[in-house]
Amino acid sequence: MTDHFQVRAVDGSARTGTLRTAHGPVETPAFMPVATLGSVKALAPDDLSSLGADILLANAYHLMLRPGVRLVSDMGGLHAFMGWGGPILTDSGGFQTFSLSRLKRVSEDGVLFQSHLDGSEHFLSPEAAIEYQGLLGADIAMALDECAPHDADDTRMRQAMERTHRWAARCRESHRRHDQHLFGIVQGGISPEMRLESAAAVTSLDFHGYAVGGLSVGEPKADMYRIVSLMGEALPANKPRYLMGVGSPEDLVECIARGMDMFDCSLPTRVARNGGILTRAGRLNVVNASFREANYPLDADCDCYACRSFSAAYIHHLFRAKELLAYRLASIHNLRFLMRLMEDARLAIAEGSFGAFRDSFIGGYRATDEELRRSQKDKWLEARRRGESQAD
RNA sequence: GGAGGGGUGGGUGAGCGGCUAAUACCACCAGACUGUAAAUCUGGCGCCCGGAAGGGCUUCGUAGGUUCGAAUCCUACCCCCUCCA
Repeated sequence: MTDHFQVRAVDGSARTGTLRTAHGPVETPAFMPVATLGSVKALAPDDLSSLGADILLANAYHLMLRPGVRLVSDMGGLHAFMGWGGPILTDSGGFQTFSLSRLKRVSEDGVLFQSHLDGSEHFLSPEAAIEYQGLLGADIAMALDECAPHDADDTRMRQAMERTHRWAARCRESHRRHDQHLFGIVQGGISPEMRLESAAAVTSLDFHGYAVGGLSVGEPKADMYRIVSLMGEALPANKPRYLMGVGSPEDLVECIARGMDMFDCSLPTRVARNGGILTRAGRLNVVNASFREANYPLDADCDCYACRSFSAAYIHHLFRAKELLAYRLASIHNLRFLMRLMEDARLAIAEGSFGAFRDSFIGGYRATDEELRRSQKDKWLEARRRGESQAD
């Protein structure tokens, strides 16, 4: 169970390698576009192949509610159903114990959900999560975890973490498919002690890979980076390390630097559907009036279909008119941007120049004009507040 | 010619004596979004000063009037629509 992941080069804590799956290899560091309901919103599988996506992420919880995992299985599995021949990782539904917390009740046995679609009740146990992901035919299945809010007190955080460990063991125990990898998930909030304890507990179960969950859920960025660094050291070097739910371009670079290999995030596609455009210089909003007459591509450095074929003014117009093509073009661009970021990172690691790559990227990825203006305003206000408090 | 209805902020359209610088929607100007209940959500949107709180000024076809107070009541005028001739 150790030959599926090959690390080709290491540069500092950053690594590059290949993860083999039943539906093909995944070059790491890898970003996985999110296809929660079996579709990357606004995109077709052809779009995803064209922009260089290796692997997609789908969600067993959501697919369980609609259309049902049994149906997907009867239709030939998720790959056939959604027309995607490459690797698929499915999330177990653990995150939904956090994001849909109003609709759930957690017990030792599993999670009782009330469907957000029709109010019906559904039970997700560790065994069921594995069974469902097996029926879906995922190349990589995730253990069922409990993701606690970042500001939960130590008692609650520990409770969720320990339950995650017991569930991990049950997932591992019930996992049968030999053509499917199974990843365990580390929890423990922003406490280094709990994180190390969790990493030890989960790695003892010998999964095909290890995920860091429960981060990027509202905690301060410095705390997240500290925990990621710790995990980059604590998790086994010969297994892929997957940081769940990250992220933004700068987080991706920073977390690759800290030893993470795989990422997923809804941010690039969600932001795209609202006009947010990722570039090396920072994030732009094409919907803004300043793009009304922009007779040039969204991102001059980009080789994606949207940037090669259309002016920013046209895409601006599509957004204003709420034309569906807007969502597709912006999603293509943002995902291509991240795919290229991953390609560049892999190359830099292989060449041993990742440090320089990281400095250059972070240095260049500045806030947008508006954010810069706003932060200057905040500084001004802060200075003024200090002046007033001195005057008192 | 007769009868009736109506003119409100960029648009549609509420309000019909003080709580109204004026509901709502759209448009417009920005912001947010990190294992997707999101093609969503939030703020702003007469003018001037202010970071804000707040203050000042000018608004509901036009001109007068009644009233402590009017987009809201009265009078005249201008314009629009419907029906009957």
